[in-house]
Amino acid sequence: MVQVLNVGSVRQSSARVRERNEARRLDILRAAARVFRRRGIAAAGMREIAEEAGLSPGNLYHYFSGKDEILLFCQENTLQRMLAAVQSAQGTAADRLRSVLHAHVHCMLDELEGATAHLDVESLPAKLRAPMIVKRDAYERGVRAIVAAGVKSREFARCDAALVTRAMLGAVNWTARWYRPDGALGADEIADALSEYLVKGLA
Amino acid sequence: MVQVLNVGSVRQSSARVRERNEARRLDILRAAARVFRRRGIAAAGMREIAEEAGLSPGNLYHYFSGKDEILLFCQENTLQRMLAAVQSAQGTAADRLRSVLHAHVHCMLDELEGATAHLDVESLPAKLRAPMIVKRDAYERGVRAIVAAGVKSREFARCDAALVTRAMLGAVNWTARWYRPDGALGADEIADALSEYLVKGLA
Amino acid sequence: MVQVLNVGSVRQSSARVRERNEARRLDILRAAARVFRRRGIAAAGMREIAEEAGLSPGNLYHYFSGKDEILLFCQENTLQRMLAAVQSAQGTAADRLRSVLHAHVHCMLDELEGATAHLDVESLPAKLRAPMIVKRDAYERGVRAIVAAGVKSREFARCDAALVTRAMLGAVNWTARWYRPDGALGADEIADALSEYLVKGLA
Amino acid sequence: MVQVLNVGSVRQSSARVRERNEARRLDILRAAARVFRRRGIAAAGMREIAEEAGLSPGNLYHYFSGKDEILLFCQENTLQRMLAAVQSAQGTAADRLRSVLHAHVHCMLDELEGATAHLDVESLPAKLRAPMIVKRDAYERGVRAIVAAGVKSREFARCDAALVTRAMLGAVNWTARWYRPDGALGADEIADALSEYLVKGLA
DNA sequence: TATGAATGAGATTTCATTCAT
DNA sequence: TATGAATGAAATCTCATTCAT
Repeated sequence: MVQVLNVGSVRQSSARVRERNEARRLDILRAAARVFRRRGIAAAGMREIAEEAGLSPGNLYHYFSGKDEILLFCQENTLQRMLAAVQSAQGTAADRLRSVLHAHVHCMLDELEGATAHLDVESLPAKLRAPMIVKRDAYERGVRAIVAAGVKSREFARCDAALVTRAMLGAVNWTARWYRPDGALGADEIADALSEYLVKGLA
Repeated sequence: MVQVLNVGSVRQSSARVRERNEARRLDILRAAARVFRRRGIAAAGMREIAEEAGLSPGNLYHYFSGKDEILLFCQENTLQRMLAAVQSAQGTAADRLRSVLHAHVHCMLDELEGATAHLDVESLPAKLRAPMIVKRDAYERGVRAIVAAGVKSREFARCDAALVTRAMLGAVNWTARWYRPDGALGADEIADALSEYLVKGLA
Repeated sequence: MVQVLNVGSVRQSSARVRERNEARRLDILRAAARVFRRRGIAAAGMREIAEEAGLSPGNLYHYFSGKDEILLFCQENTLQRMLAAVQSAQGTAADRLRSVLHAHVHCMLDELEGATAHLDVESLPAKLRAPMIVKRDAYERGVRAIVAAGVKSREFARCDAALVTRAMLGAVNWTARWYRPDGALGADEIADALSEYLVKGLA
Repeated sequence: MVQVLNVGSVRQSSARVRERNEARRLDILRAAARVFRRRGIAAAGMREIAEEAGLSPGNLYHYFSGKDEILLFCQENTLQRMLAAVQSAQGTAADRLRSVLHAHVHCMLDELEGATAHLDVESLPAKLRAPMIVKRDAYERGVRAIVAAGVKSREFARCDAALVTRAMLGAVNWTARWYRPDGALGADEIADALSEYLVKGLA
């Protein structure tokens, strides 16, 4: 009976707790992204991530089972958004492509601060890698499909869709390496100019 | 055998020794590049490099003063070749650009087997980093100059030369991530198709 | 419910509370014993004990001051019962010995599920260890006294009572290592057969 | 050619090296056994093992891939000897049994200094555990076969061979817990008295 | 030259325990 | 009572580098 009476408050409290917990996980995620960006994946230490997130190294393990899980979370998060961009793109092939590349650049540079970590599937342990590769390939296939559709409809010139897709992705991914938040160009301008240039090469 | 034959001449022997030494350094360099590619820079261990090069860990230190020097050697080597390609390019801006990008792709994929390590200036210790950044920037400026020249001469459409340059470099650098020596496309085909596409976007 | 009913009487309530507290302590004890058995003493974590007992890690510390106290409680509990068995044994030396060994096996295999933890005095911190060693030795002396009495009365053959006692204790303690609750033999059968065999060797 | 000429000396040197290496491994083994005995398996730290063996913690990993491998080596070593004792035992069932138990006690108390670690298969990680269980069971079956043979030939009284075997093994294994090198009884006396007593219970 | 041994610093991770709520 | 968060110490293990031979 006592237990029954308490269930309500326990549940409620744990709902709030879960909420805060999830928020903390996202904080850590962002902190990790910053460190990944500064140091590269392998050189990013848990110590440094913890410090960046403002908690003790040991306490990280309250939120993530380890470095791998943090990395996985980063990558899933990012790819999820990119996949969404592919699915929601509309208009001509050129329109869709520009929109996808635009979103991609924003993904790289905005919240996650341009950590290539988010695409570095090779850094995951074998067990977590496979499902991420599936997602990554799905994304790449999605972009490629737009290119191929444009070629088929004569909107684009004939080309090797797979290779061109990779060239475009390379160009947008590389932004993470040279973008500086305090630089001359903002993320949006970069996204505009890049998607313009990359799509133009298909004409 | 070698030692026996050379016993009489210290000078000759030491010349051969130096020669062999230099050859060994290049072997190690290539071995290191393979490991960098497999594991990423930070995760590449001296032990693994040594094994890949066929010598003992301790012995590595007879040829290089440490990991940093290996990395520096890799990067200098690569950038040197890329700079040479910029300087020796001839013809219209489009020609020169295609030729530079072509060479760049070969640099990435041929001997050094596409280790992005060779561009990862951030991984160098502060002391060695500065001069490399100078060289890297010199290369980037060289490519940008070609783009700018093409724009000025109306050969290319008006564009942000710096940004487009970075897009192109991103596209070619990224090849290292997806190229597979046993894949459908060889380095040369990739180089052709990529430089074609990337230059076309400037028209 | 309980709380509601008791609101009026602080004394009654606190009596119940104490009662419930003690019951909880025993629950935790049993949970700890299961974990000790699964993992061994040193490898048993407070987290796991807490989970097994159905409460949060922090909450364990309301019932016990720490791991050591849990361990101490386990051992005292067990030895207390074994000592009681020695004191209440009656009949010939053989009868008494069988009865003690029988009880010992039940102690090992019944409620505490055969955790050798309960005999592992070495795992206690120095401060708690001494008094436990005294008790443990008292128990051993008690068993040895029965053996010695049997020898003296010619009921048993001449032998090194101390060594034989240890052999017997070893045999019964070891049951904890191989006993499986779902195995062919129940605790009672094991207790019968073992005490039979071990006493026979004294004839 | 050079390499060919050197092969001989390289091989020779590495033979000596391997020899020394193996000797070191055995030293470490014994050191580990002492620590296991002092602290129990789980509480035995690599630090302490290293210190006991007289080398730095990191250097342990030159000889063993980790704690698990040390433990495995200990157990294999011990069981190998025990199995040998079973196979070389001769005479009546009673003779063979005494000889096996005698050897077992020596195994426990002599060189390995009575670390029960050597029988604690549960402490191995799952992957290494299975093959050890096979060996351990082979040993137990070997002892049981002797008991069963004695029963069949009427040399021993009818009994549950499996259970009696375990009782005997418990008695001898337990010696590791109470034996003190500076105690009144030496390993040999203990071995004599124990095997005598344990076999007598089968008459 | 070349090797295996050795080391010390530091990485990730675990865990008993404490604390604020 | 009860909880999740937090911590500091320690554990295992890795690794670049040095050293004796």
